[in-house]
Amino acid sequence: MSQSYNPKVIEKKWQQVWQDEKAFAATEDYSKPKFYALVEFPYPSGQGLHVGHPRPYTALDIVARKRRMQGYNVLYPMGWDAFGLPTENYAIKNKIHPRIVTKNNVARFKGQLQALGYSFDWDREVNTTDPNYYKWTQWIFLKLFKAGLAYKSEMPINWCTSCKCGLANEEVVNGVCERCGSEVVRKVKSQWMLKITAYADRLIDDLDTVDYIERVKVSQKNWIGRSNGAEVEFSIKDKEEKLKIYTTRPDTLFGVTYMVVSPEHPYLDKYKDEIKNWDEIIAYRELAAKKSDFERTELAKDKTGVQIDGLTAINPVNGEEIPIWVSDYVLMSYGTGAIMAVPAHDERDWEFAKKFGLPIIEVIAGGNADEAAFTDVATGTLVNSGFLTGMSVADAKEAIINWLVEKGVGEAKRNFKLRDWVFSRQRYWGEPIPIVKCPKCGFVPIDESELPLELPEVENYEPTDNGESPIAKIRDWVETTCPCCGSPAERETDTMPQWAGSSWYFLRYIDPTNDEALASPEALKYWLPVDWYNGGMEHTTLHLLYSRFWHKFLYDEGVVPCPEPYQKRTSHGMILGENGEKMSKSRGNVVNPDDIVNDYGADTLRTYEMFIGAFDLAASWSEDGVKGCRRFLDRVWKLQDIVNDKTGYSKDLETKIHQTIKKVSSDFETLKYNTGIAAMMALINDYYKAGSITRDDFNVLLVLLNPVAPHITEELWSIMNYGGRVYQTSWPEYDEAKTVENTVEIGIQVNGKIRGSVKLPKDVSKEDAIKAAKEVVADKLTDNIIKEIYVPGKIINIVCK
RNA sequence: GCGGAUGUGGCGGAAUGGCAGACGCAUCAGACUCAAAAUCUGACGGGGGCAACCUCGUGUGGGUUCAAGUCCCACCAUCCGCACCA
Repeated sequence: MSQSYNPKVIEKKWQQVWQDEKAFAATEDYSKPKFYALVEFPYPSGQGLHVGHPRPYTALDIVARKRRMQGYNVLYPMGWDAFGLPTENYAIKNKIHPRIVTKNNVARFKGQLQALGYSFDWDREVNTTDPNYYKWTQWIFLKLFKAGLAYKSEMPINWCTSCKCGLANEEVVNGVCERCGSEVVRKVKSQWMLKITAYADRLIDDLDTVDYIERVKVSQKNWIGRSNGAEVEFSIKDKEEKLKIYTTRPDTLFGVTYMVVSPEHPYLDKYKDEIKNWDEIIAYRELAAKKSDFERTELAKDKTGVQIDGLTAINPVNGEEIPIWVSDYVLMSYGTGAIMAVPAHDERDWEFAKKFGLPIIEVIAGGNADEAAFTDVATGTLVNSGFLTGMSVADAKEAIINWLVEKGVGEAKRNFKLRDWVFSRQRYWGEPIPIVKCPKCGFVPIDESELPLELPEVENYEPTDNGESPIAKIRDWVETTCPCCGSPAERETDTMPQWAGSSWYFLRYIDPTNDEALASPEALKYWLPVDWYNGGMEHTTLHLLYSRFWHKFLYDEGVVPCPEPYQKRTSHGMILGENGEKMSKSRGNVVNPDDIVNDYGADTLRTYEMFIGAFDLAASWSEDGVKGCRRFLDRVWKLQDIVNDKTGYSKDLETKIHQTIKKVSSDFETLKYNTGIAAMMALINDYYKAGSITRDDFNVLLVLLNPVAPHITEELWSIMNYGGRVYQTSWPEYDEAKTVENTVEIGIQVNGKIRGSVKLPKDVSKEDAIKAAKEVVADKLTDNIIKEIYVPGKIINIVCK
């Protein structure tokens, strides 16, 4: 009898062996086919690993281990996204330097990950807070600056009242801070911005060249929000200046009955003296400014506004005079901050017109303007529209744009919802922005040879109420000389957002200790693009978009060899608590992976997280489910007792084994880990039924199971004296011909209902099959047989009246 | 409102248009045990029948097909994004 399965002992043992043998190091052998598997590196928080982390890590570990056995040179690295606010806040509260906090957290995370037996190449570990790493983050920033893609701008930003820090648009969720949930207000500040909008078109168009799951592509497209329309200039009565608007429906120009400018529109101040109801306008503007963005959208249904008394616009297509209103349903930040209103064919304009009694002119037939705006662009025909009358919407769009261009009052224009990336943070624990502010020369980049520009030592990291970074108080760091003219100057004191370091980390894994470049061109050429990148859906419009932007920029600069960083992107579902709710301390449903490893073993945790359900859907934790997976591994362990000394597959098990190899091989590549494991469970059930199995029956199971449960399989391999290690062996092949049973049981239907079944040789002829079937269901048939259907190996259907 | 996803036993979940419920959990019965746990064996969608068997059944209502959980149309519910983007 075998000894009992003791994961505590064998897991530590094999983790040590793999480390000593450098089992999973990616090599510099560029002649081999490569496979770069990537998972999002964690933020090493003080809470330690969450049971959500192992789900994606195990999934790609399975793929990585399988690919190694298939002869690939595999790069599967891990590192730390360690800059960021929680660490800094913890440091402030406990008076410990963030560097120390980070170091401790990383040590804990690393220990936890190693206890799970991942095949990460730990020699390539990176840490975004390491000066040798952020040297290159700063280097990329300098490149962006020199290319004109980093600029400083005085603009209203999202200010988190609790973090005392500016946020990117992507970090504001429902008007509150994504991280801490506190209110976000608008604050005008001078901020570093990155011109991601310059890449908007390419960020959409190149999605066609990569293999991302559809919902990621859709989210990115929606976030970038490209729309095609036209800019049109309306003249203002008795004024030189024109009022420019953006519209996606230039075809409805004859239906314009009024115009609207946003409360922040510069024309208001400009024509201050001529606006007769200026007091009213100012009052409205102040009211609008007081509303947070959140309120402005929450109260969306209820339109407000004031007509400007003293300014009148003229419709360029028919010369009609139309009133101009101010309303906060028009945003200064999109298009031109002014619109033409066509209430008959736009819901918002329709509501506004109804509320203020403005005229509604139908220019597209098909709707009822008394009841609702008619917005269907596919079916309508133009009416009341001069030379456009009778055209389809599509034709009218083209015709009117041509007309606008001809008359010089408009042109085709595409717009994006995407805004430039607010890149400044007024906090300590981030990469310093390597720029010097010179009174004479303006913003001057520091010389590349000065990199890394290291963070100064600070006594007190408290954020300041005036919105300045804590670094600003370190005068001997701030005060410097201008790299350009040598005059006294000051360093930029804002730091970069957490998204900076994570925008390019996958490049550094390729060549993590290079001092000359962020990575060598040869290595980049070999390893890029990442073959398979898995990460959370919550990063779709943040990290994933930002890193694609940086990568495209580096491609334009000739630093990287391909325009897209990730060939394939998949996403895992969340792991929820036993009660189906998100795990959180306050709900008291948090599961600690350490406890599971302790009580059941790492292999059980890995197996369970893969077996829990469809990989891309959310799944609820179940301690009973964990037990079931441990039971499975116990049964695998005890198989050693029924192994005989024969070789080759057992005759009765051969078909099943070939079927299982086929199923597991494909399921591991297609995120169907749960059914792959189920197939192995079914296989060992058959092994036990057989009572005795050969050395090869057992051997093949160990190889198939190894990527999921590497420790137990390695131990059994060693016990059985198969020679070498499982990780060094080859992935098993299957013979397609042997995946089919010689005799198959075929269901028999009469008029589409199952009435029986019959066992037949797999290559039986249709005639023989039907004949055999008729005997089985003879009493259910009539003489009038209309149709006989035989699907080989599947079903027989006899249709009769 | 727009976009995306999901809906199958008591539960997690399987099913290239071809015998719905694989695999696992829970439950029940039996074996082992003084006993319990562990382990092993068996049963396990609903209704009817002693039984062979019959019948209903994949959110709802229609449709296509010899055959629909799967395809088409129209709904309902839940979850997740986005949300006055002109």
